[in-house]
Amino acid sequence: MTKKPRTRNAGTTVTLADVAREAGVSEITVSRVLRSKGPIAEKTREEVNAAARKVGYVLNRIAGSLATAGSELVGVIIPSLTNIVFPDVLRGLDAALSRRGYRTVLSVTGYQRDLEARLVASLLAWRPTALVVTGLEHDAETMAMLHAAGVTVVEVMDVDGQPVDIAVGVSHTRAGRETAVYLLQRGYRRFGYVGHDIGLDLRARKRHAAFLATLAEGGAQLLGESVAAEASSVAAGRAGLAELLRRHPEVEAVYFSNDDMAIGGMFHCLAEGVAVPGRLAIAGFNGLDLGQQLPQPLTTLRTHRFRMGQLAGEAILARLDGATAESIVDVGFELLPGATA
Amino acid sequence: MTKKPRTRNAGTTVTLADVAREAGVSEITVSRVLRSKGPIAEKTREEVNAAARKVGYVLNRIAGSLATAGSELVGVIIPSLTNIVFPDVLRGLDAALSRRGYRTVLSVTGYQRDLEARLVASLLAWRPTALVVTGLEHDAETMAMLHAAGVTVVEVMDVDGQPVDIAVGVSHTRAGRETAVYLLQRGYRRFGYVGHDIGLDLRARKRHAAFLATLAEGGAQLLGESVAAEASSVAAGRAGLAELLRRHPEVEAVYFSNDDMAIGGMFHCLAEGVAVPGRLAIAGFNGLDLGQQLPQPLTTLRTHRFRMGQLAGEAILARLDGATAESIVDVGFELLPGATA
DNA sequence: TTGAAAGCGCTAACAT
DNA sequence: ATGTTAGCGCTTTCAA
Repeated sequence: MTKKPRTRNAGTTVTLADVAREAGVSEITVSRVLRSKGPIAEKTREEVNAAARKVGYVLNRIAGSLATAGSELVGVIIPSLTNIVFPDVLRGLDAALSRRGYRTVLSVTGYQRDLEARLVASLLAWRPTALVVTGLEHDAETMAMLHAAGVTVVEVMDVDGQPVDIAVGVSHTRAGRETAVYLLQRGYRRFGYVGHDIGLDLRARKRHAAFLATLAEGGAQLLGESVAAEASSVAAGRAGLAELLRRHPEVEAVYFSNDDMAIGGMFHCLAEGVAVPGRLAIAGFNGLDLGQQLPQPLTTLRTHRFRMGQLAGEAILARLDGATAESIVDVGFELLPGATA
Repeated sequence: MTKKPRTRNAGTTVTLADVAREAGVSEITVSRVLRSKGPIAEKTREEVNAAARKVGYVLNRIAGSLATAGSELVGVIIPSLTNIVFPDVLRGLDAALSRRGYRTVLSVTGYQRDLEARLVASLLAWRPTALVVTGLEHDAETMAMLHAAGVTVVEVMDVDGQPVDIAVGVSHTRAGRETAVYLLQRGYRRFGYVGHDIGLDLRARKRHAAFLATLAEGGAQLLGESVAAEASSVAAGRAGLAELLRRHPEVEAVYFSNDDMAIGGMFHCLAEGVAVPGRLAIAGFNGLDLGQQLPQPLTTLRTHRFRMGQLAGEAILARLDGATAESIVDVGFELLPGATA
């Protein structure tokens, strides 16, 4: 028995060297074949592929990433998975990135802003190709890391502000304004607002602010608001509208912080026999399919979440290919007139 | 000017060596401090932490993972992000794993079963601590990889079958059966079924099969089915019920493949003035909050998706700690009587 | 409690 | 078209 060299690989892991030995070529040749990189003779390629299959080789992207100083991972930080809009964005992102073999590494903040810096640091430790974060507002520490990261940074959902690198989203200020303009045009004057925790959801806050400003310009009144100290949900919207109408029965149109909330409001009206839009007009934000399937389709603005994710992914890939990406991509929205306002 | 050694680090990356130099200790000491591993003098710890902050050190988990032959990543493969149940599971998983610094790497199949093997291979390349896949049915190639992977494998959503390693989910067979038993007890005898693509969603298929078998045992009839060749959605449920009632107006109770579909059915009834449950009874599956917020809460089974993800994450962590995990974790469900059946 | 040396498995750079 | 060499930045092992 020969004395074994002091080695940590117990011999259980199949490596490039094993494939190389089997195929009778060098490691680097195997590496080239497996990555389709550089000129390879067709015969060699086949032999190497056969050898890899034979010995049961599994790529080791950890080792590869260390050698190339960068991983085919994209870090993603979103505030929530409960609200379907974020899975929608994630879907678009994964669709774009997975085609080139890039994978998303996920983190959820639960809207805790003080968590973001820790998550950014934690994701940067994986030497990702890019980081996708939500919104344009971040604390100073996070900002510093994003600027120093040396990777593509995409801020999704919002374009109202100055991006660190690239922003892909919609203008929530415009959204709030256009909803108000539409409702004013329809003749409503006595408004209410039903919202969710606006200290957490900064984009909802922007819509709210623009909505109110536009009402004021239009000479209309906001009679009252009902704002839940929690995340948006159908239940919160339903309870919120009930409360608002109790306090301000004279309200004739209600703007909800998003479609989930508005759908809750619709359920309240259906359950209590409040005629919509005859007695009360309702408007939301997002254009969820669900709202369009209600007995009366919801009046709302449709946002393109999948497209946002997809464009974010494409911007990341374009960077890799050396293209200079737009720094602000406004995906836009469309008014869905619906039948509730 | 001294001749530079041929080195690939252009000097831009801050490494452990930089921190070590700054702190006046060796690299391994820095490594120990940063990982809180091994005995370290309090003074040393503070000096190292200060040095790390000063030079702006960012952990490199790629290098660390190569050295330790395993990453703090967990690969996750789900069929969809459109159906909220999968984000729910993901949320539970992330909640459990992120507390220990583990991150999830995501892949979505879009219910394309032939994609699964490629995604498993692609995720294994990141040398994850564990792999989380959906369901118990996989093609032969995927099965072979999962068995050979040498990592913890958790199959989520379903427990009706033999897991590769660990299964965390519910029995869809029991779910289908118990729904049928409940509806039979309520006195319904003329049934209909409205479903989505059952060739893709194998768990919906199990519920469907058990539901039909139980009806037969109970001497009831299935008068007709309407099955959309697409993923489940509110729109598909609404259209499906409309079609079913056209063909079989004598149906008195309809089982939907899930809550999304059932909610669509409810919307049809609301829009068309079909009395529920007087004229038609409706039952779903999942117990989404949305269904419980309808003017009449939906009759359904509540599943605990967040909990499933959380238990999957905890099983993975328990393995790391050397515990021997249960191989089948039945998370169970509860009947929500609601008011639609 | 700390350190020196060796290696994890791969790829960039430089041959041939 | 293929190979040799020298790292990538960290942690394990062994030693002090």
